[in-house]
Order: sequence, then C-alpha cells, then structure tokens
Amino acid sequence: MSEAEVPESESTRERILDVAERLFAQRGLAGTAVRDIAREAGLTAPSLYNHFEGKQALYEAVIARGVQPLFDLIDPLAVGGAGAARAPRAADDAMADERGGAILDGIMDHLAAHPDIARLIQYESLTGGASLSRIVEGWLRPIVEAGRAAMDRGADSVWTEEEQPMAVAAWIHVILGHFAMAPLLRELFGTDPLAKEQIERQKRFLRRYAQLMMVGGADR
Amino acid sequence: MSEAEVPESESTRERILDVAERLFAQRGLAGTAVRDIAREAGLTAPSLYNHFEGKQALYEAVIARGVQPLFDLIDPLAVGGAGAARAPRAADDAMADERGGAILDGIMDHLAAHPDIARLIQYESLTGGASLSRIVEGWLRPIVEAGRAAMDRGADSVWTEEEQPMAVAAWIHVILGHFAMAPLLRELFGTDPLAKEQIERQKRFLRRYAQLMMVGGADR
Amino acid sequence: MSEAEVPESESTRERILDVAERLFAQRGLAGTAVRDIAREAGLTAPSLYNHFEGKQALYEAVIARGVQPLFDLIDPLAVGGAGAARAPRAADDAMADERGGAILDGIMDHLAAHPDIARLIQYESLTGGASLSRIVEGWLRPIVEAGRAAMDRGADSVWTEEEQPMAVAAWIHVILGHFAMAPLLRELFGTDPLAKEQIERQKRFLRRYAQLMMVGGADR
Amino acid sequence: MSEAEVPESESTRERILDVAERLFAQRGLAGTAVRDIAREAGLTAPSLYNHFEGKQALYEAVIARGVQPLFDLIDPLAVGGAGAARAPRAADDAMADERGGAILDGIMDHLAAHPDIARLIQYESLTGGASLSRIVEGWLRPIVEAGRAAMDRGADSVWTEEEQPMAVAAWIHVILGHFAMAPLLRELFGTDPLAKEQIERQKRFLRRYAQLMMVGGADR
DNA sequence: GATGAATGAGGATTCATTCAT
DNA sequence: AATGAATGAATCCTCATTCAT
Repeated sequence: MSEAEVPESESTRERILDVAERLFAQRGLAGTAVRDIAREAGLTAPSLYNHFEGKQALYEAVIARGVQPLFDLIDPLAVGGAGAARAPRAADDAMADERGGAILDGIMDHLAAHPDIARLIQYESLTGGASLSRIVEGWLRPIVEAGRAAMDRGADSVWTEEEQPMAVAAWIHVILGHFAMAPLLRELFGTDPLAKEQIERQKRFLRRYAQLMMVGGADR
Repeated sequence: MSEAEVPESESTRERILDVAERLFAQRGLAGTAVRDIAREAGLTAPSLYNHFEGKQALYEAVIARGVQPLFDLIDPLAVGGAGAARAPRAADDAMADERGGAILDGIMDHLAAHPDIARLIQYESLTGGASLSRIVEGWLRPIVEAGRAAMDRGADSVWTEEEQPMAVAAWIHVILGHFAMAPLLRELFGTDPLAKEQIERQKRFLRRYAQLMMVGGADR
Repeated sequence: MSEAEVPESESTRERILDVAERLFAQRGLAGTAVRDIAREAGLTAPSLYNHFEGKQALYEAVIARGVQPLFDLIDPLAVGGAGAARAPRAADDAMADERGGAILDGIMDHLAAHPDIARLIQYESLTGGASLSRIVEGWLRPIVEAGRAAMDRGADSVWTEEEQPMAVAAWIHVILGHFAMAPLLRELFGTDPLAKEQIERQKRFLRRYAQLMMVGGADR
Repeated sequence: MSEAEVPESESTRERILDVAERLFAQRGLAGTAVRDIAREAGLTAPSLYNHFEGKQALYEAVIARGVQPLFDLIDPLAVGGAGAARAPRAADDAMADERGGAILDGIMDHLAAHPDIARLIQYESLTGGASLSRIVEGWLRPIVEAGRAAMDRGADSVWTEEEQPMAVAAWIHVILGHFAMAPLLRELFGTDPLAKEQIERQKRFLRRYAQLMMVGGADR
C-alpha cells in the first residue's frame, strides 16, 4: 500500500464522517441507519466497516472529530490559567477579557461552520451518552474553571457564588441552543439561525449579553 | 393522599403515557421500543395498541399531554393582551410584571415536576419533529408576543429591536436547558439540577436573570 | 328467549354473513380480517364470536348459505333422474331440455344476485379449500350426472365420451367465470359483467352456447 | 440435460421466484408468508430482501416472469395484424388460422408447463389485483383484437357482434379454468387435469371446441 | 348480545454486522 | 477497499381469539 493511495482512503473516511455527522445530528444515534450513512457517502454498509469498527465507533469518531477543534480553542485558557500567577493582575485581566472574547468568537465561528456539532453535544447532553463526560471534562470544565477564576479575581461579579454555576450553565445553553435548536427558532422567528448574517447578529448579541452577565452593566 | 388514590391502576392509558414520557425523554423516539414501554407499563406490546394507534400516535399523545399544562399556564397572557387596552399603563405594567413572574414560576414548577417534558421539547427542537410547530404556535409564540408587547410598552428595554428575538431565544434556552440538559449539568457541577433545592436555586437565579435581561439593572 | 328476539339476532347474523360474503369474495379467506367484517357489520370482533365460532366457521357458513340455493335449484334434476325410468323417452327429453334451460336460468339468476358466490367457489377451486368437496358433491356432481344421462339418451351428442368431461368443465368455467372474473372482463371489455343488461346478454349468449355445445347446430 | 445444469443453485433469485410462484398460486398473496417462501428456497426471510424489495415486489416479479412468455407467444399476432394489409385475404386467413392454432397450442403448452401461472392470473382476476391491467393490456387485448379482426374478415362467424365479447370471454375461462381450477376438476372427474395425457386431451378438445365456437360446424 | 382489554402467535421488514470473493 | 449475499436479533404491528364485565 503506497502512500499515494492514502489520500483517497482518507477522503472516504472523511466523507463518511461528514455524512454521519449530518445524519446523527438530524436523527440521533438510534434514528440513523448505517446503511443511510453509507449510501450518502457513496458506498455500501459493509464497506463502511473497512473504515470504522461499527456504528458506535463511528459515532464516537464523529464526536471526537467535531469536538477536537473546540478543545484546541480553549488550550490558551488552560495555559493562561496556569500562568495567571505569574502575571500582574490588571494586565492579566485585560488579556483574559480579550482572550475570552476571542475564544468566544472562535467557538461561535466553529459552531457556525459545524452546527451539527452543537446538535450532537445537545443530543449527548439529553441522553447522557457515553461521550458526554469527555466533552465535559475536555471542553466545558476548563472553560468553567477559567470563568470561575476570572470571577474570583474580579470583585464586581454580578453573581453570587451560589449563582455562578447557573450563570455558566446559562451561557452554555445560549451558545449551544442557537445552533442546536435551529428548527425551533426558524419556526418561531421565521429567520434561519444558521444564516451568515444571523450568526453575526448572534455574535454581537453575545457580546452585549456578556457585559450584562459578567459585568452587570448595560451601556447600550 | 391515601394509597387508594392513584396507586397503580391509574387507567392504564395514563400509566402508558407516564412510562412513554420517561422513556422517550431518555432515549428519544427512535431509540425507544414499544415493547419496552409496554413492559414497564405492565402489559404486552399488542395490548398497548388497544390504547394508542401506534408508536407515533403515542409519542404525540405524550407530547400533547405534557405540553397542555404549559399552554394553560399562558392563557392569562392571551387574556391580558386583549385587556391591555382597557387598563391604565402603570398599573398594567405592574400587573404584567407580576403576571409574568407568576407564569415563569408556574412554568418552572411544571417543568420541575415533569422534567421529561423539557427534554421532549428539546428533542423536537433538535430534530424538527412533527409536533414542533404546535408547541411553537401554542406555547412559545404567545409568550414571545406578550414579551414583545411588554418591551414595546416600556421605553427602557435593554435590547434593541434587532436583539430582542435573540434575547427571547436565550430565555428559552436557559429555561429548557436546565431540565433538558440535566445529565451534562450533573456531570459538570456534580449537583442534580432536578433536585428540589437546585430547582429553587434556579428559580431564584432566573428572577435575577430576569432583572438583568429585561431591566438591565443589577441590584444585587 | 322469546320468538320476538330472534329477528334482530337473526338480522345481525345475516348482516355478518352478508359482509363476510362480500369481503371473502373480494380478498379471499386469508386476506380478510375478522375485525373488518365485524366493523362493516356494525359490531366489534369479539361480538362476532357470539354468532360464529370463529373465522373458519364463519367462512363455511358463508359458503353453505351461498351454495344452498344452488343445491335447491338442482333438486328437480335429482328427482327427474330418478323418475326418468318412468316416463317415455321423447316427452322426457323435451322436459329435460326445458328443465335444463330453467335450471340454467335459475343458476344464472342466483349468481347474478349473488356474484360473490361465484367468486367464493372459484377461490375454493383455486386453493382446493375444505368446502370444495361439498360443493362438488352436492352441486356439480348431480348436474354432471344429469348432463351425462341426457347425453347418453340422445344419440346425437356433439362430444365423444372422452370429450364429455371437458365439455362439462367448459360449462362450469364459462358460467362461473362470467361472475368470478368480473374485474378482468371489466378491464378487457369496458363493460360491467354484473350490470343487469349485461347479465341478460350473457343469458342469451348461454342459450346459443348451449345449442352449440350440446346439439352442435348453429341456427343463427 | 446434465444434472449439473440447473441443479439447485439456479441463481437463488430464480429459486425464490419458483418457490414463490408455487406458493402464491396455492395460497394466494395474503395467504403466503414470506418466511415460507424463503425457507423453501433455502434461505432466511431477511436474506430474501437482498433479492426483492418486499413481498409485493416479489409477487409482481413472479407474475411478470410468468406472463412474459405469454406476451412473447402472441407477438406474431401483433406482427400479423400489421402485415394483414399486404397479404391477400384467403392466404392470410389460412395463415391466421394456422397461426391461431399454433399460438393456442403454445399457450396451452406454456400453461401446462407452468399451471401456477394460470392460477395466478385467476387470482388477479378475482381480486382485481394491481397486475391485472398489465396482463389484460399486454396479453388478452392483443389476442382479442386479433380474434375480432379474424371474425370481421370472415363473413360466417357464429356470433353476432353483441355476442363476440362473451364468446371471447368463454375462451379465456375455458383455457385458464382447465389449469386454475384443477383441484375442482380433480375432485369432480377423478382425473388430474395437469397430467400429461389429460392436457393432450384438453388440447384436442379445444381444437374441436374452436370449430364449434368459431365456425359453428360440428364435423365429428 | 355486546364490548374493552388483553394476549400469544405470527408476519413483514429493518438493522448492524459478518464473510467470502 | 469494496461488495453481494446472508443472517440473528429486533421492531412495529396485525390477527384471531379469550374473558371479565
């Protein structure tokens, strides 16, 4: 097997992952037939088993691939968290804010490019699927920790300690919900949440939302 | 509440609906076997067909039953909308606020008592299921309209006209998310969102959240 | 149980038989659901079991009721066959002819009034059903015997001894086929074989057919 | 014909069709279980779905395959119809007669080799099945048209215009009935209509029947 | 006589997966 | 890497029938 053959096989694998991501997001794990994925990827179900061990493995690969960029995005946070002790307060705060904003934008952009990922995460959250804990530990926990650290540093947090988890949860719901619950929002507002300009609006909204939720001030 | 009341033979049909609600919420429509529902309801799968025309019909009945109380809760809103013209502004606003708070509490209480409903709604929202539009039209639209009316009356809304739909959407995500994404929150925070005191916390949180989201002030 | 009660119960029984005759004729035994018969008869499936022991028993009752008039029609034949020895040839032949014509007309009229019977008989003939031998022995055999006797008496039969059974079979096919294969004939000729005037045509046709088949002469 | 020819592995698909043809003819569509067909064909029911889309599709394939040779047999008729204008009357008539006889023999031979086809056609005729119109249009209509043309040419037809359709119908009933109603005939006459010599007898009978029915003469 | 509820048996079909090619 | 064929398990659902009321 020469190296030249790989690209094609890789592209098949990616094609399968693409289709599977879409179908799993639309119909859920149980509601998606391996044969449908295979057909839309241009092969037969048995052939798919040359690329993935089984349905469950394919599902996990889809989630792993979809979530990895989100993991990568928050890497700076983890580094920043560790480095916080080294930097002076004020500068760090400003940097953190900027970094937070950048990360938020990055997350939004990635979810906008792959809205199915948000749906998959919500599916996992609903059903308590097997991949849930990896998502939580690898992605949400670092974010939460960073957020908590930021709040601890700032004296003017809007939320009491008791409220903080719920405020964080609210963030999660708002960010994921925009993408995951697109069908509902389409029906309710008549606009497509996944349309480019609607995503821009949501990003602007989130920036103001952040001010309200974190700083408490409304400087409209 | 005597033991004789609804001990176990609560009309079979209700028992089926109860079990189905739970299982559909846990596993989704496709992931739930009619036979499992029947077994947990204490009968065989064919017997279930004496009470419901089929799996889809059962699913819709579950949603209809679960959503009805939510519809009923917002009835006052519809009435209030009609009566608004008759009442003086200030008094009406106060009433509306109070009513809004009461309705919010009612919704929270109902969802707390039937967290599976929130999950079902989120499933429908994710998949764009057939019952989605009824939920939107019968429940969310009236709420949104009432909210929009309230915002129009008050000159000091926090949100621009462009932002309003997203603010409303955020509300929906936060309220449903607390119940629907319980597995994720449990994993992330180590507390059970469905526990009584956690729900009370969420209700308190939502009251402060409301001030932030609607008035923009933070009077902690 | 007073006599006054009977009519209603009898009418239910008859109603069931009527519906069952129609549905069995349309869809066959296996293709007809007891529940469908019950519904169209205005009751539920379990209630039907108050009138008939089961599906098979109902089916046999339908056939028995439908075939009885055909049995009755050929009674004169049986009597005539026995009485033939007593009567002089010539007169008997004429009588037999007349009687044969009358019986043929009677059969046609009955099948015209109950075309489903013809279909049921053909179903039984196709599948070799359990009721087939009763139909053969009680109805067809006497007719065949009478026909054979008539042929034996007359020296001028068109058919050799070898051909006689096939000639008889042809008669059966032509008579039953007109009613049983109505869907095919409708499609092929665009006319409804069960329409009153079409049945009259068929009866006229059969009279000429009889001359050809029995006498061999064509006196058009 | 060596044993290796079509011993048992005649392509599975053909094996399924063979079994299905037999069982459908014996028990009708509704009365035949897919599993039974599969079992007798040497596989499991799900495997059968690798070869046919479903029961209905299998049924239609059985009919299509069974009827095709009948379609092919009458092809000359269609050609002859077109070529009639070119040929002189008398010769054409003779040819037509000969051709008609050959075709009749061909049909008889095919039905003798595949008596289940006759039964299937009669089932379709009884129930007005979905394949009926294709059978009528593709097979019977051409025959009828050819017959009508022949009758129109000849001045000495036995039948009036009104009677012609019924005479044609009689032909159909007699030909199909011999095979389709074999169980009844067996019971009635004690001989097997499908036995080789009985089929020969029926063919001889049909030739004399043809003289009677078409020419009106009886030249025994 | 009638019926709602229940059920065992069965029936068509889907599905994830295996395997020989 | 791909696939046609095969299959055990499962799924939804129908059906004939029973039984308590």
